[in-house]
This record gives sequence, structure tokens and C-alpha cells, in this order.
Amino acid sequence: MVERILDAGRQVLGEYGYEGASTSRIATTAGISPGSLYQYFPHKDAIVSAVLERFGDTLVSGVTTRMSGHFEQPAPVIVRATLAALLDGLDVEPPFLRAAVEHGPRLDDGRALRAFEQRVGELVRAYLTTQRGGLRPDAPLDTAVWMLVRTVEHLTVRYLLDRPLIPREQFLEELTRLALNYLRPAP
Amino acid sequence: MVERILDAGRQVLGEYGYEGASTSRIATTAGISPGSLYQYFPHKDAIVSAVLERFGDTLVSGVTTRMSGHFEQPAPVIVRATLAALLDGLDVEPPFLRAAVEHGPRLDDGRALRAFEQRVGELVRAYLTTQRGGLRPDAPLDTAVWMLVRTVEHLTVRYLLDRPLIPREQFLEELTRLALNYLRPAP
Amino acid sequence: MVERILDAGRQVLGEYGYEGASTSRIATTAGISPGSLYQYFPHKDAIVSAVLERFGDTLVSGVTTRMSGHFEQPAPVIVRATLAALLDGLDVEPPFLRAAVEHGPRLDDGRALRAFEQRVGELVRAYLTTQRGGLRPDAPLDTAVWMLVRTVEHLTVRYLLDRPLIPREQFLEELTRLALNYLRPAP
Amino acid sequence: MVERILDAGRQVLGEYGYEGASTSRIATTAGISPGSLYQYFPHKDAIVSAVLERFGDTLVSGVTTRMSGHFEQPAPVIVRATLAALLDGLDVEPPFLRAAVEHGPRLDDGRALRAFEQRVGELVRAYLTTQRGGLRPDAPLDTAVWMLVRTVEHLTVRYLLDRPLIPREQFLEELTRLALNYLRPAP
DNA sequence: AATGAATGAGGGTTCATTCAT
DNA sequence: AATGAATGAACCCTCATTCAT
Repeated sequence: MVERILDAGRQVLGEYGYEGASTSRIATTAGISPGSLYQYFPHKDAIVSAVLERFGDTLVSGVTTRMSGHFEQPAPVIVRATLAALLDGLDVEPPFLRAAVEHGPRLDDGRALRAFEQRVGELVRAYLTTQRGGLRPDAPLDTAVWMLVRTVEHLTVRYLLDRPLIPREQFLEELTRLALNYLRPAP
Repeated sequence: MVERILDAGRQVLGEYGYEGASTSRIATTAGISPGSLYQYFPHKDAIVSAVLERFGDTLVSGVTTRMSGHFEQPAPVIVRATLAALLDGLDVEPPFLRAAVEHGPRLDDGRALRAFEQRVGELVRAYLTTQRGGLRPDAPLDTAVWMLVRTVEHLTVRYLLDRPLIPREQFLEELTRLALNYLRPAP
Repeated sequence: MVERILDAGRQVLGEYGYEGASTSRIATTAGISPGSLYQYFPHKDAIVSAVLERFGDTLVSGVTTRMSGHFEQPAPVIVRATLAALLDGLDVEPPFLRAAVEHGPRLDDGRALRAFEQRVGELVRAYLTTQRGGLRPDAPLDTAVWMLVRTVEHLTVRYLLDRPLIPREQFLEELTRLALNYLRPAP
Repeated sequence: MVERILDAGRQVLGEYGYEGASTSRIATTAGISPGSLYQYFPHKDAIVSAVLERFGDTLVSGVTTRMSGHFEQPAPVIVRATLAALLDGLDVEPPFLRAAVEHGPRLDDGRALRAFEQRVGELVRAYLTTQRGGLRPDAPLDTAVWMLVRTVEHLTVRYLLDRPLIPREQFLEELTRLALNYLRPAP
């Protein structure tokens, strides 16, 4: 039933965005009564927050899965593939994505977003650690991870929401470059 | 009078954030009646949008001013100084900054935000053009600008809102590196 | 307009009692919209409380007026007349009276009820002071007033709400006796 | 099981008052499920009513017990002792007492309250009958009983709920006097 | 008998917007 | 132009009661 509510919440957010996601709409979509929502969630924003959390989990899992087994490939290939996976995972209904980025930071104190960025950060950090050789030796790892995670996340989201006149392949190409060059040793 | 409304809107957003910025609060702060707001703006979000637009203008002006006359300095210096100016300009009341990034994209179809990014983009593009020599010759300029603008903007905002444990100097250092390395020619 | 709301509140409480006095019913009865209630009262219970307060004021005024100019009459006559006035003043729609006694103590921390009893207490105290001669000399005045006020109030209300098989004249007779005998000197 | 529900109801009313006495809270406290309440009571208020009825029974029993065997004592002594017993019996958690007096009259058509007052009335009537000698010969017995019962009940409750600055001994003294003087023969 | 998830009508309240003055 | 009282749709949430299991 929690599942049904989250599915409904996800669907309503995708169709109507955060403002249009009233509890009654979510309940109707889930085929239940408004009161039932409150058997499983303390208030509306907890539903939205949970939907975002699940979305984040799915996203990280998907990316991780798609990456597994390609770690032997050269850096540009694997990084680009990862970014492509992220781009695909975030390519959802714009109202939903907008709700995620506009309200995620506020809901449940940003729990869902922080968890997502935390997990992506771990992936990045793990990767960087294996690559230590080719990196600037003086790079502050924590800071670098912090920046890379937010950069790729934000650029991907903006690419999907603003639909700039940039071909997808070029976008991935450049984003890969941005990430890889950042930690390249000074010449 | 428009000015008075914008000042009030700015102040209210800074103190109460977007959710707390009711029309009556803005009117009271401006010393006028709620109804009068509608003589100058078609609806509430138009006020917020105009506040954001003015903020963006001020920001760009400030950064531009602070940059003028330093163009002869080496790239890392001038870039870093620009980013520092941006960081200072964005260092406002968190509720206001949050309102700007969470609601700016939606209000008036993102007009204020687009204008801001457009102008920052022009600065970046102008700079890159003068630097053409030291860049990857194959870099797609438009795309690069698009990415750089959004990257520095977002990282700066996140740095201010999330207050990660990264020293300001290091943050500026790394952000500068991220930007400069991106377009470095391949080795 | 406050007047209109109070009238409507009074009427709705009289017809439907406290439970049936929804804000929308009050607004409809007042011929205004639900939202307008909140321009004049912070929440529903403030309306009810104000209605009760006004009722208490009216009641005390009425009793006081009806008493004025009869102070030279013998004690039993004036006391009985006062009680009759109180009985008449409280003889309103039972749902209203019930709302007053069941919810008055809670609303606004019992403000309306306390004010009413306070003022009735002053009347009683004033009367007793003039009668000092015929009273038990050891009677604790404050305590006596406290008891008399609540006794006549409660018995009157109960008489009206429970409609016991006691003729009105007899009720007044006995209530008068109860009050007067209480402070009679010991034989 | 009925017993368990009544115990739970009593406890919940004592802790949370009428408004806080939700069926689920009562069920939880009783260690059963909400649905099971309806196997033994037709609706929530029937539970509250039954709790009040039981409380009234206990109260009357207690007072009666404490009185038995003191009937030979002089009137002021026995009356005062009875009132003291009543005061003690009513000295329970304020939320419970409040619930009893504010909602008792309404629940189950006032059944619990009427039963209580009926039984107290019988005690009073029995006492008065034995005292017939010292009373006003013209006193309408039913009316006198009706008034005395409600007077002592209400004043006692108000004394406990409002906590006026009246010492307990004085309160009992005066209440005793109020009751005894009422039926004293005219001088 | 017992469960407890599901119900759903109804509640109080907010606030952007309007419009008679 | 300026007012600000009035609007009213829409919101989130509660909880006594039901009923399939």
C-alpha cells in the first residue's frame, strides 16, 4: 500500500508537478481515500519526500548496475557511460524533475537529496581512489567529490529541463571532459 | 512606487522566504495596501520575478565593475577574482537565495534567471574569445559557455546554502581550477 | 461586521449548538464568505467566545437595569426579582445555553464566563454590604459571594435545561430562600 | 472486557480529557483494536457515558459507605462529613472531572448524570425525612432535594476545577451552612 | 470474537485576487 | 490612483465508524 501511494505520488508529480499534487489527487490516483494516506505517512510532504527518496535510490541503483563490469575500461569511456546512465535516469517528466530539484532541498530537511548526493559521492570517490595515479597529487579529495557530484547532477538536470540547443552526444562529451580535466595534473 | 514594491519584496523574501512572502506582507512592508500591488504587477509572482531580475542585474553589474581593468592579469587570477566577486554577490540571506534558485526557474518562465545567465554567459564568452590561444581548439564555444555558467552559478549557490566544510579559499581555488582546466588543450 | 458575525454566531449556536456551529454555517448565516470571518477573529472559538461574552454582558446589563430603583424594597422581594430577571435572561434556546455552560469554561481560558461571574459577584457583594446588619457577622464575604453566584447561576441553568416538574414560582421562591437563609444569623 | 474498556476510557479521559479521548487511544490503552470497541458499545460516546456512570456509582457507594453508622450524630456533623466525602470522591484528574460535567449532560441523554443525581437525591431525601422536625414545615420536599443535590454537586466541582482561594475547611463549613440553613424554619 | 486497514465527510483555515468606494 | 474589506476555491488533515478477513 505504501508502494501504491508512492506510485500514485510519483505519477501525480510527473503529471501535475508539486503544486498540483494535492492529497486528494494522490489518493484518487492511488485508488484509495484521502484518509488512508495518513495511515502510512504523517503528512503530505512526507509522501513527496519518500517518492523522491525512492527515485534517488532507483537512479543510483540503475547507474551502478549499468557501470558494473566496465571498470577496466579507460577513464573517458567509463565516465561518459556513467554520465549517460545518469542522463537517462533523470530523463523523466519535467514536472517531476522540477519538483525534485525545487522542493527536494526543503523536504524532510533535504534528506532525499542528501542521500542521493551522498551515494553518488561515494561512487565518485571510489573511482577517484582507483585513479589516484593520474590525478593532481595535491587535490583535496573531499572537496573535489563535492564539486563533481553537484556539477554533473546540476548540469544534467538543467540540460533536461532547459533543453538547450546542444546535441546529446556533445553534451555528454563536454561534461565528461569537464569532469576529467578538473583533476588532471597541471602540465 | 514600483521601486518601493521591489524593495519590500526583496526584504520580505530575505526574511521569510518564498512561502512566507504573502502579498499582504509585501504590501505592509512597502507601506501600501494589497490592492495597490496590482496596479503595478499583474500578480504576485510577477513581483517576485521582478525582484529576482533586479537582483540578477545588480549582481552582474557588481561583478563586471569589480572586474574592469584587471583583464591584463593572468587567467587564474582574473577568473578567481571573478568567482570571488560572484560568491560575495550571492552571499545574501539564505531564504532569499533559496527562493531565487527554487522559484526563479518557474517564475515568468524563468525570465530573470535566463537573463542573468545570458549576461554572465556573455562575459564568459568574451573572456574565452580573448583566450582562444590557450584553449582546446575543438571546443564548442556555446556549449562550453553554457556549461561553465551553470556550473559556477550552481556550485556557488550550493556552497552558500549547504555550507560544506570547505574553506572559502579552497573552494575558490578548486572552482577556478574546474573552470580553467575544462578548456585546457589535451596533453 | 463584527456585529453581523456575532449575530450569526449567536443564531447558529441557538439553532445547532456548539457541534453544529461550523464556520461555514456561521458565514452563510451572516451572509458573508468563510474567509471574512478571519478578518475579524483569529479562529472559530474566538467567535464563539465573543458571542458568549456579549451574551454575558447583555445578561448582566438586563438584570442590573431591571433592579435599579428597587433597592429600598425588602430583601426577599428584591432578591427574588433579581433571580427572576436572571431566569428570564437565561431563558434562551437550549442549544445555546448548553453551548455556553459546556464550552464557556474552556474557550479563551473561560474569559467570558469569568467576566460574567465576576460582575454578578460584584452585584451580590454590593447588596450584601448594604445588608450587613442582618447577616451572620462571621460570614467570610468573599467565599459567600463565590458560592452564591455559582449556586444561583447553576440552578437557574439547570432549571431551564432539565425542565424539572417544579413550577416557576416555586423555583424562584425556593432559590430566594436558599440564598437568603444562607447568611441568616444563627438563632 | 467491558471492564477493560471502561478502565481504559477512564484512564484516557483522566489524562487527555474528552477531546483527546479518541477511540484509537482508548483501544490502544485497553490493549485491543479499535474495531473491538464496537462489539461492546454502539459508539464512542456510549463508552464515555458508561465510564461516567461507573464513576457515579463508585462515588455514591463511597459516600454512602463512609456515612453508614454516623446517622446518630448531630446534623451539622453528618452533613459536613458527607460533603467532605463527596469532595474527596470528586477530587480526580481535572480533565476527567471536566469531561464529566461538560459532556455528561449530553451523553446518552444525560443518563449517567441523572442516575447519579437521582441516587444522591434519595440519600438527601431520606435524611430530610428523618429530620422533618427541624425543618420548615411548608418546604416542598422534591424541590428542596432537587436544589440541594445540584447545589452541592456543582459547588464541589467548581471548587475543584477553579481552585478559588478558599481554604478547604472553610469551603466545607460554608457549604454545610448553605445546605442546612436552607431548610431552617423561619424565625 | 477480534482485527485493523480503509473509509470519506467534514472540519478549520489561508491567501491571491477583486472591486466598490 | 489608492484602498482594504470581501471573496471563495482549495488546501491538508482528523477520526468515528465499518467490514472483509
